[in-house]
Amino acid sequence: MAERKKNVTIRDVAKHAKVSVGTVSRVLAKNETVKQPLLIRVNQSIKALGYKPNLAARALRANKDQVLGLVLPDITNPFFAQLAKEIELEASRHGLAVILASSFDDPKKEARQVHAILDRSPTGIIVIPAADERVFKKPDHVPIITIDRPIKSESDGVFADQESGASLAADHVFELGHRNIVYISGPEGTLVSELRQRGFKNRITELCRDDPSFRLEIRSGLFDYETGERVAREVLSGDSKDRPTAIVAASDQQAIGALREARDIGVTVPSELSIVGFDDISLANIIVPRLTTIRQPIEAMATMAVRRVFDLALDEQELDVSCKLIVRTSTAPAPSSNT
Amino acid sequence: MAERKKNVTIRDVAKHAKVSVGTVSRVLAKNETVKQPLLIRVNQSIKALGYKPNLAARALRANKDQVLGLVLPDITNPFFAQLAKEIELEASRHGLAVILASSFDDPKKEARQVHAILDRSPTGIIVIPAADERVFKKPDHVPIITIDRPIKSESDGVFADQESGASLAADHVFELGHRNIVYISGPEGTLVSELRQRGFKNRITELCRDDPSFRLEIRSGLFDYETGERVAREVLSGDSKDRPTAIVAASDQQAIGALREARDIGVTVPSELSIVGFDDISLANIIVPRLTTIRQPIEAMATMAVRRVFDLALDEQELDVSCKLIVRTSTAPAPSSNT
DNA sequence: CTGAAAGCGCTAACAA
DNA sequence: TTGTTAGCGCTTTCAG
Repeated sequence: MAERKKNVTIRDVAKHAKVSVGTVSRVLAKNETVKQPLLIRVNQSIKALGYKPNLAARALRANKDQVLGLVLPDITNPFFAQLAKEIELEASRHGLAVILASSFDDPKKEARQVHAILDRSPTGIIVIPAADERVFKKPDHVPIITIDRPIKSESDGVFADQESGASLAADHVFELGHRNIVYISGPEGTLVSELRQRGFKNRITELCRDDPSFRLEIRSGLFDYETGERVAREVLSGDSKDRPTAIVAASDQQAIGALREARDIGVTVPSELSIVGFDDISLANIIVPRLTTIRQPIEAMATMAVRRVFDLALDEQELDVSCKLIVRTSTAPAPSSNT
Repeated sequence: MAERKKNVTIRDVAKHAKVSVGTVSRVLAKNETVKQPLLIRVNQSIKALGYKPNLAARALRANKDQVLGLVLPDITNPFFAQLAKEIELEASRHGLAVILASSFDDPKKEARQVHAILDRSPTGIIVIPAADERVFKKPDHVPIITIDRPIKSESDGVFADQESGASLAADHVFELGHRNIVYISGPEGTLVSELRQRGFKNRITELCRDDPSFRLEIRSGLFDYETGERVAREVLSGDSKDRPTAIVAASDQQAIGALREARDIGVTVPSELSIVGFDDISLANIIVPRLTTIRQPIEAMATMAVRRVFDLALDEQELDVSCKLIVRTSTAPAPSSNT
């Protein structure tokens, strides 16, 4: 006697409930046209048999799988991990499973990953782009939503207003009295870097227009720790008189790198040097001193991106995608100057 | 004229190549029994038409999807993120897409996620368990591999030899001359905690058997930063004479918390206090001072777990899943004692 | 309102 | 060696 555990199908349910498969299917689809008595019988049979719909069959039939693709540069980047977490949460609210794929900041790989997921006829794909240009052709029937990093010549996509976010950092250091400031920018030529840099630079320049002592130096590099360290080393090594009293970074990682280097050099944060980051990764609130930073509205972005897959853009006004200044202990009033 | 872009199917290819669908299918399956000329014709047609196999149809037919489930507590945990990254890498080498699902350390949610993925007839599921007990019933035809955290009464599963890993920490602090040591353990009653604690305790006790000045205190809590802070505060607050000269933690997070607290209290690491972590999350190499820690063989574990899905356990001997001591700058010789 | 039946695209068993 | 065909489980016309 083979103990073969046959999968219970819609037919088994139909037989058990003494109805046709069509009726069962309609019950499953919550089709209102099924009369009470049958509906009840069917639901009982479903429970009795422990019926589970076969997702592959559905996907085949519908030519669409209840799956959301998520392509990002690197899941070990804490900011992306947080985005991924929120996206998964929102996706599961909509009954979507999430397929994770990494591009490792390589546009070619990104394109491959997108196409590989496309082969699974997903409900949609969310992409954190590796580059400023779109590297995959837009498919007909699958929405591809870009998130976090703006794409050139693309009006849709979900991202925070990073330009005005960065201007918040300018307000903050200005109010604290800093006039000798170094800004660490991200990779030149990328839109994100440009946006953040512009937001900061324009505002601080505006604010300090009438202050002759105002100095702003801009250095750039990657968004990583090393860049923060490097720049801090360069700008802090000189005569302490000329040293900047604030470093504003385009990423938390850079800021943390700068923090670390400052400590190594013996420059005390925040009394001698204020440091501001960008993103508010969870690490920002763990290091000592805790990092003042610009928080991106990760959850709102995630929610919006997933909803956009369903064209649920309607209620987007409700979602606040503006950045917020989070003041912690890495910033303080500028040391009294001896001008 | 409807511009309907019909999906190109195996039938279209067959027609184009003037063969039967069976032949095309055989070519796709790399079945050797197809003769050269046909094989070439078919491949040309495939290219010419831009044919892509329909994965849903395959999944339905085979009752198995080329998908790997990955259920873990929280992707924002850097250690899990690194595991996830390596798992995805290895999975894609085997042609598997990865479905990511989070349990948030809730066994109930974990069970739900596992079952939800099971509904998709995956090739396998890899689980980083939230608890010591298995919370889902083992399905017949889908391998479920647990990884990282040992499960009670389960012999399979992939994890590093954490007990001997922890003993490495004992060797290290012993050699540095520390005799007054605090060990920060993980949650009591969990296997991981127990393993690591036992590994450390047994070895250090053994090494110091003949040393009357030897003192070991064990405190426990969660694996998080706060616990590290708390314990450090408790054990460092007393008379500096009695203070431990080394803190060994069951996780990097604890170690980092302790590091931070030590700094706040004014205890210098490593000259006055050595600190050792466990895991080697990337943060360990970023903080100041860089953390001496026990590195888990993340890549090897990931590779092994994925291979086990295919029963490729054969060549596992090749994979080194032992932990390694990574000496950085959070440990130093014990301050000369005044015995 | 419900049942019967076609067919989504693919693979594999069976025929030729 | 290649072709023909049944059917995986489901949804959705189309009849009744």
